[in-house]
Amino acid sequence: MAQSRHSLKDVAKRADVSVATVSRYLNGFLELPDTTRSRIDRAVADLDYRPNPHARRLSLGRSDTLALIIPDIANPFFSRLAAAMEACAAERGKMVTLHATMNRSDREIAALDNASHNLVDGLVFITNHMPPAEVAERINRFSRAVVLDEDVKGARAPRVLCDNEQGGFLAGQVLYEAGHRKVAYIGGREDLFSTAARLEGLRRGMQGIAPQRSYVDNHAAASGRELAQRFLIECDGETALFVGSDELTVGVLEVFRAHGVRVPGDISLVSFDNVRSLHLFAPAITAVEQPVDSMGRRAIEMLLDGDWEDPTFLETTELLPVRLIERQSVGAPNHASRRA
Amino acid sequence: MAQSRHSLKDVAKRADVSVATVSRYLNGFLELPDTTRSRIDRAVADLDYRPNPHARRLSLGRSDTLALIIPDIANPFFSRLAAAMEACAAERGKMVTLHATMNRSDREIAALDNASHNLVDGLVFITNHMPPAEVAERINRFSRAVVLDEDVKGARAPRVLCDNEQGGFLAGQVLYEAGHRKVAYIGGREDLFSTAARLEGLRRGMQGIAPQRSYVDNHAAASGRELAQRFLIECDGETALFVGSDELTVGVLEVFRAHGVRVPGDISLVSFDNVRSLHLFAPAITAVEQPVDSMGRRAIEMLLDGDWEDPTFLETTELLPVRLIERQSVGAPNHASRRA
DNA sequence: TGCGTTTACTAAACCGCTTTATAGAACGGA
DNA sequence: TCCGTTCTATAAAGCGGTTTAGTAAACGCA
Repeated sequence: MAQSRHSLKDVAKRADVSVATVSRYLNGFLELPDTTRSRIDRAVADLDYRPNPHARRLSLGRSDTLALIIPDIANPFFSRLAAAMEACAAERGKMVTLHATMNRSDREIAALDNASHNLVDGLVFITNHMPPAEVAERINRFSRAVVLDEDVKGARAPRVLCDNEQGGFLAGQVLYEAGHRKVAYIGGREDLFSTAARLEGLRRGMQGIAPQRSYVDNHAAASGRELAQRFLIECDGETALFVGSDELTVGVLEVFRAHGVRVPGDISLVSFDNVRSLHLFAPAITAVEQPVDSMGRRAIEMLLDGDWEDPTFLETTELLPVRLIERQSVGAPNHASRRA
Repeated sequence: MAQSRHSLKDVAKRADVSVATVSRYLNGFLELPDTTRSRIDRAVADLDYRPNPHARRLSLGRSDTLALIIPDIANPFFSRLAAAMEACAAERGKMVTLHATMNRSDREIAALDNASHNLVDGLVFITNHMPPAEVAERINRFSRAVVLDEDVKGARAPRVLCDNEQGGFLAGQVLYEAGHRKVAYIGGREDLFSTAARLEGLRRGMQGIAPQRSYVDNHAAASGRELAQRFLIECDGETALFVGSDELTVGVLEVFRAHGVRVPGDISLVSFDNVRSLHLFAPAITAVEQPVDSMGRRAIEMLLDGDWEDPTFLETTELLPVRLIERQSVGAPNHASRRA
């Protein structure tokens, strides 16, 4: 950058003290008599001095930076998480770097290597698939890492998750009470912790009735479209659908609309996330709402304020509450439900 | 991080050469005979050596990092821009840091200072308000900065914008052709270049008829709600609304729905951006689509591949084409249109 | 006056890399 | 055989901070 930057040496010369004195004073490790102090203060002000962060980082071995590893920044759920994390980090004087992985293990590994390599002060890792052991192993190399939104097998890091079981339960309950007895689930892969929890909750909410299930590799509208097509073909009397994310719901609704499937007339639907403007959809979509902002904030707070000395801290799982937002996409079951 | 990191010195010792040799060889500034080269290669591999980026940056005076200064990461328009920029930057081996400003000048200044202070290799600056001269002055201190989405008065930096005039024109045209003669505009502040361009286009599309106008400080659903309330009170025969962003449209639709105003029955509406799932709204919303992904990519490409030696490059404005997505929110005017 | 203790401050090493200036060895030609 | 060129490297000075170990001067006190 074009601005003329002054170094510690310049300040020291101007204040007529040594660089060590200035450095220690500015960092609060040195008490100084008023005269000296004001000389330094003046010099700093006159020269508009700011320590060079690269030098500082080299010397201190840290970066004042947090790395956010995220499947897809364009996805509103993750972008809201990112926004919350950035805001929280900025309040504490930390910068954040962003790394999109599209849920691909190679990208996850590259991003993790990049982050550790850059000596970040902390890592927030989010994934939507079940990554291979190399990923967990790399996460474990960080002295401060938190896993957000989805547990990662083998990662020894505190977790911030939403209460997926409760989310599934609320969805199951509202469907069961509306009279549904056969429901289908579309969501993250079977091997994910969140999926297991949601399905378990759903079963509980449905008074023990287990759903038919299909799985996706990533939460994208395209996956929703694909599975909705399959659902319409393979549908065997299911009267309702529990969809694992708003993104998938978008895809599902597109296909339903194209095929004239009415919601909730033909099929009832409950979404998960409530980050899209579901209240303006036709029909307005009932959804389990994730506490996105607090999830993001908590992840950063744990990173910065957690007791990382305490080995049990790494075992922490923080489960944030979800709630059901009832709208118009759940109705009475239509047992004469059409096939495509 | 906990891993044992090896330094250049370790590699040099192991390969039995000097650090200078290793450094120059690894950076491609030194041809070496096979034997020496393979010794170094082995040492690098054995020690899993990777140069310490902090040291590298201190020495080189650069950061391999681009700063993205953005009003609001949670806003889908910006998050999609951010996603496109991150992807493009990652392809070229650059990291990105994220700074949300919420369109506040103080935050913009803080973020700019932070970025220049961190010696970023490049800056992408996005704002939605008319920032004070200090902001432009700070942008101009960067040797590489591009201004995205909205021009900034006084900034000497290449611009990547969508064709706002054409967007306004397309909106005006579709409304005029549907029979509308009195329309209102809700969007960014009057003093913004984009606003002027859109209004000019709108007027042209409406065959010279100028709209009634109201302005917002930021593109958020809350602003949309506020202005929609005002519109319903002050409405003086307007039969259609041109709304400057999907975020505002969300707020407008919420208020319309609450007041029983039908779209397009009572009021027709054209939105701008097309980044929300407007096709699933009730009704599906006609909108001018911004080429979000290419805008993001172009900004990064210009930053990294632009001819920054050439002073005229700083005057460049790249105008990316928009297109109209016709849906169901524009209908014939209802001249008996209700007041709230 | 002399000695121990603060007070006030500094020299110099270090973080890990880049890069300039330079040097020794080998080689080729006269 | 001697001299200029390559070729193959290297020593050392940065980059701009932090930090350890240490010193000179002033002070308190017997």
